[in-house]
Amino acid sequence: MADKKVRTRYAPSPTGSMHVGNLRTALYEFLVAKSQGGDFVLRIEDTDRERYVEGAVDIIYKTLKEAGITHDEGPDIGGDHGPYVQSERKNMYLPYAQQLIDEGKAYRCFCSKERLEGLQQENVGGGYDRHCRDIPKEESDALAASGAPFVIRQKMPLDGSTTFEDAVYGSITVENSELQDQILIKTDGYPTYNFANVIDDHTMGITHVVRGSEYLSSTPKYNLLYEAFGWDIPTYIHLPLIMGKDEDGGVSKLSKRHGSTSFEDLSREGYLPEAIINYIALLGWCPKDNQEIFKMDELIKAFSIDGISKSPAIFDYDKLEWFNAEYIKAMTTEQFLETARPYLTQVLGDSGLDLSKVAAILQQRVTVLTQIPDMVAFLAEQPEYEKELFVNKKSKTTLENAPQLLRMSYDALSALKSWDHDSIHDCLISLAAENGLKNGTVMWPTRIAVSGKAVTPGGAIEILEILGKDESLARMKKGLEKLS
RNA sequence: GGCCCGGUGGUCAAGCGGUUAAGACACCGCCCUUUCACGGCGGUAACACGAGUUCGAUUCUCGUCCGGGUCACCA
Repeated sequence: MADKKVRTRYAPSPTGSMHVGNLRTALYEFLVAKSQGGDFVLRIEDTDRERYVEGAVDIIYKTLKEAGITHDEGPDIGGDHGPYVQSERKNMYLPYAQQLIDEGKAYRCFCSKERLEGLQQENVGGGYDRHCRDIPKEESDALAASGAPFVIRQKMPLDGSTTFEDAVYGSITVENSELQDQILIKTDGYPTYNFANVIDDHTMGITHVVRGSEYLSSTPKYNLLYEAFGWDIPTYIHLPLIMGKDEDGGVSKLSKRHGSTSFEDLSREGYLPEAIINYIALLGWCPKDNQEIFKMDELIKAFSIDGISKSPAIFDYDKLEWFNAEYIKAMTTEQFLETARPYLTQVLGDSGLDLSKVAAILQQRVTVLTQIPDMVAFLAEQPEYEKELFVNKKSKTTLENAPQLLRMSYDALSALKSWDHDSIHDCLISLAAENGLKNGTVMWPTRIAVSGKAVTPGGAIEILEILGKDESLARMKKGLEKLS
């Protein structure tokens, strides 16, 4: 028997920015398909007109593109199973619901919202009482014809149980008595998410349904729908949830209050798309060989469903930051310069400094792009500093010896004819050697004087070079005054 | 509360009856070094608990506890 081609789908609702949980689902959908040579479909689920956010669809396209998750079919590129936007498929659903009514597997429910709300108050958690389930066909038809508003509900079996197989969680059984007569078509004629999902997945030939484990308990309802139609049930792949740490130490589904949780936020905060993808790929999935750094094509090669874990994972910003730093360090110097340029120009825009030299000393120590302005601002304008900065035990510098050390260095440097890395280096190193001093003893006061900071990217030599001779000497002179 | 799922160091996690219980992040120490960082080396730290099955349980079963999810005309 030839296996059917694997088809997965990512079906987001256009309700705003893309949460990392959704991104991760999209990633896994993509990987499940691509690792098996299948197709990945994008479908927009916009049946909730109230929550629709203008521009949200574009954010989805943009995010997917930046993340390197490319779809084979979708609203923007078409395909053989369109349309790919649910609102454009609106009239596809009713006939299916009608079919179920005709077969006695579904019914119209004329109950008012008020009645349902009252019901909810009365029996806590009891749900709908199936009040309209047995309205005679003639009566139901007449009522509908008279224009009375109604929803269409599915008749759930009153007894027995439903079992389904999940590729990661295994076999799961739920008593049918737990299941409500779910609404298929809303009063406004739109299908509910659950119903549209099943119809769409089937008509689009989706073979593997990948989604968060919050859907685990509603999966029997899906199955019953597939069964009612006599359709093949897709392979279910439920993913462990991504959690966030609460203020009180507890954990819950990752959400806004845990910090930046959308791809946009993270990106704006200086995290690289590759790093974000790499990190979330490993949040809930582990490769056979424990590799950590993955390019997308390596991910596709290494991915397998049996590596997906069952337990929820807490989103760890520290680890993300580590991945980010790794990706930054792996860039070519040119790539890094371009990536860092917007942040560099924020504070060094009209300084006339050589940005490529600044970038060179930054690359090995930046972990998040947004740190850059603060790290290099001192190059444009020297900050105020306390003379105590000149004291450093390890370098053997004190307030007493700092003035003469700095003086020495100042004199030597001002006599320098060429101002480049090597000549500055040779000048300072030999100065230390001639005076029988540690390199650090000479370097420390110099670096402090030209930077005004205890911690700087790059050492004295790099900073001197970037600043240029005039500015360097001027700053050293000010340091001398401060010390006297 | 009912139902469903989960429970290996602070975090992500290997493990799938017999291991000195990997690795990574974080943390700590040492080295390198002109500071911090990078890099190198090393370290602290875990099988929730109780029964059972077994010659032997982190691995299998049950119970307890803990955590999470879900119970919409939202998706």
